[in-house]
Amino acid sequence: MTDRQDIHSSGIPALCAACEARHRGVCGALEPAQLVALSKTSSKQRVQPGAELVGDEETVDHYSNILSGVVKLTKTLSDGRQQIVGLQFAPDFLGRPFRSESAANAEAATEVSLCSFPRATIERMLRESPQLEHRILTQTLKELDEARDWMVTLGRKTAAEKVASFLLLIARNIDPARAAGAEGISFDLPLTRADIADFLGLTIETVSRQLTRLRTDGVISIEHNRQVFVGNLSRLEARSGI
Amino acid sequence: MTDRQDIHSSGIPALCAACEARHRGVCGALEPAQLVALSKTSSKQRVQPGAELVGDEETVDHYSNILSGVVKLTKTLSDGRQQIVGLQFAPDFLGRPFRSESAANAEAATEVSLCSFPRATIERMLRESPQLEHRILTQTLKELDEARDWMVTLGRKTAAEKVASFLLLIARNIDPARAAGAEGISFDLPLTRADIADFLGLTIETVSRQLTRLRTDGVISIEHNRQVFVGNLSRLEARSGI
DNA sequence: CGCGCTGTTGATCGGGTTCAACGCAAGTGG
DNA sequence: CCACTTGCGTTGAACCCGATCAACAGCGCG
Repeated sequence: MTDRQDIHSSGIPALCAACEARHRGVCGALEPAQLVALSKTSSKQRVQPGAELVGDEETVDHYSNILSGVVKLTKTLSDGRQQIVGLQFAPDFLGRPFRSESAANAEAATEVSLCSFPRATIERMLRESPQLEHRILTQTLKELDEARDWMVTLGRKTAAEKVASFLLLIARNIDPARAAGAEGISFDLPLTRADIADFLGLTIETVSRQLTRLRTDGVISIEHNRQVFVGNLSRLEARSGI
Repeated sequence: MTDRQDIHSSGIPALCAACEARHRGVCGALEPAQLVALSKTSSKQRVQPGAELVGDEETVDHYSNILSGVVKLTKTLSDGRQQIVGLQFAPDFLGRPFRSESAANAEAATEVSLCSFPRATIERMLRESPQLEHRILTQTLKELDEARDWMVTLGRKTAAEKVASFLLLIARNIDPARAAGAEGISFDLPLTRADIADFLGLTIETVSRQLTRLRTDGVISIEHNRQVFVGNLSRLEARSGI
């Protein structure tokens, strides 16, 4: 284990200097020399909502760090029924290591900025750097915990509880600091009603009705369809069926 | 990377000699010397169905390999609604690394035999052996894939499709070789109707009805409530809503 | 035997889906 | 500038799948 201090010394690629993924993301596990090597083949990009990042069952040729925005992972049944199986936020690592084929479709839910690397580079570094693999493991465990929490929501909660749980999830991911506090919080929904329905295993009509119900009950207020204000988070929690 | 051959040479603890976890499980990542060290503190045990292996939010003091049987991971809402969020089979590793508290309750669904180790030992070896961590990562990724597949089932499939999917899942885990083939397969359900319901996000009545429907439609036959015979797996697949 | 446990079957109910109409805001092109 | 379209969201009415409530059957066991 090298001194972590050197991360802050010179030798950091300009591209990475102000990058959040270097602190909280997987790049935090890399030493300056590795960062330099990686940044040589990396490229930042910005994509629009709806852009497909990784096609289902498509061979994956690159991995990415999410620098901003929200990415949805979806699975689709042959007859078109769709389910969102994961949401990823900055500074998550995007891609399924050790498998050339993706198990799910990754799509930008909002405008997303990415820093992507060729698959071969990451896989070489994974072999060389146990710290990197450790970071990946940590994130994977986190995703597994989240997936299992969500299975409870999908399997056992009512529509009203699902929608409340969803709002809490978003609030906590968009603004963790504020969501921990007790006062009000406002945020933009990163998903359309259709996406929320696909996430919750509901129809858009039900999502819409539950949102208006929360609104008329004074738990939330909504502007421009997307901007949500929650005056009292604990009232929302009480409806989420903890 | 050391020569894998030496795994089969002498120096293997007697306890591990015939152990499946040494081949397909995490112990396969360990060198003989590490195996010896680990086996000094490990203990095999056999528990009855219903035994609680890891309590929810309980501090975890040991990890285990599943040698035989089926373990269910459950989550429970405050009002008692329950959801099974994972099933583990031999030779899976049981326990949530890097977190002293478990996120879910682990319970023996069938009679289960385990080989367990003190938490401290595993965590030390994880620090020393990247190969071990790699195995854990591989299993975690597999569990994440399974969890996401199951989210589609929970969120988007009908009761009939859920039950068919469940039978396929069990068939494939109990007897992977046979389930890959085209002919018939028979197996024992490792779960009660109540467990199946908790796994599928249904009630026991609905599970029962769907099973009898599959039976009267000639897709499966059931004896002694638990033993299932599937004459034609593709007929079952057709009903699973792939 | 009676008892408890697990599973099945029936009757009824209700939450969420489905189908359909409508509102509203942002283009788009004459 | 205004008519038209298109996409997204809301609301209403009817229906249906799965939940709920209830009775009962099989089976091991004291």
